[in-house]
Amino acid sequence: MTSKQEFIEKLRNSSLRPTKQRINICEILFNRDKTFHFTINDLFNLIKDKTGEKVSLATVYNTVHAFHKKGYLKEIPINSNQTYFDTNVTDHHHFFDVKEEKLIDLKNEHVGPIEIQKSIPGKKIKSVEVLVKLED
Amino acid sequence: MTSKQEFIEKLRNSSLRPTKQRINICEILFNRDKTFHFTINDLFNLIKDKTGEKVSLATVYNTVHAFHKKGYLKEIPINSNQTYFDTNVTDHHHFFDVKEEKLIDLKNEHVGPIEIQKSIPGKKIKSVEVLVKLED
DNA sequence: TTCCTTGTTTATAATTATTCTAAAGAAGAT
DNA sequence: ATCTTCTTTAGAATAATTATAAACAAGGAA
Repeated sequence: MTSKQEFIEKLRNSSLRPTKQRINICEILFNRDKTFHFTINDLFNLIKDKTGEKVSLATVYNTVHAFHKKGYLKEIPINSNQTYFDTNVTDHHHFFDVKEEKLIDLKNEHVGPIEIQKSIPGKKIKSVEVLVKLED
Repeated sequence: MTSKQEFIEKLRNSSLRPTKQRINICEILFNRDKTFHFTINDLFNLIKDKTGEKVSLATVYNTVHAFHKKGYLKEIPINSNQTYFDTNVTDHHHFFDVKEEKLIDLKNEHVGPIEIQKSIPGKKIKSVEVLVKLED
């Protein structure tokens, strides 16, 4: 169980002021065992449901983007009408269940090392991500 | 050089009526040597520029979606505010230059076989795609 | 504390990509 | 030609995201 105090420090360390709203969002995002995949809208609704306090949509966007920038969240590339984020920021891959519109983690060892045998002059690799689409 | 006649047949084979607009779009998309990565907006502007004829935006959406459905175009999963398509429908991967917002093909042999050593009950794999993000 | 500066939240407006709609037009078959 | 069906189109509708600017809260200094 992660304490509110830890979130406050986490925020301070990133020079983000620990506001009530941000702490609420931390509780929902980071106070859990398993990785969490979500859209802004999922999160927006969860905050209302779980904390009883309402946070404006703009703040949810601001906060998620701030956390993403600080490396606390990972954006997942799927072609969907909504952007997905992941609380697991380590290098890993995903299944995407197209029908259910649900993401499932794929551990690195379930994919094996990927060696990119081509390089683009003047550019370096930032990330390598595998997306496995699933159908019935 | 692919002829207009071939496009007409291609369209007929997919039970899409060969209209002037669709043929124009075919010329732009398929009458080229290298693979072509584009957004709907790119294509919309190209049609105006290259053919001199204007096609409504709705038709571009309709046609691209029809071609995608028929397997003549591939959708590429990137997190961007616009959806990207690719005229190369074979199984292959991509670099994405984040700064330039540009896609570059990655041949399968430059990535090597990817074996997904995990399965999800009741689901089968539809596609496996690697996205390599590039930075300066 | 109290004051001040700066960062944050908020409702709402603005923007942008995409889809929908309904009417006019073109293709294909008879 | 005529009829049916498919297609195009402009514009409206929708939905995700970003911008705006005023009210508010946090942190520091006096």
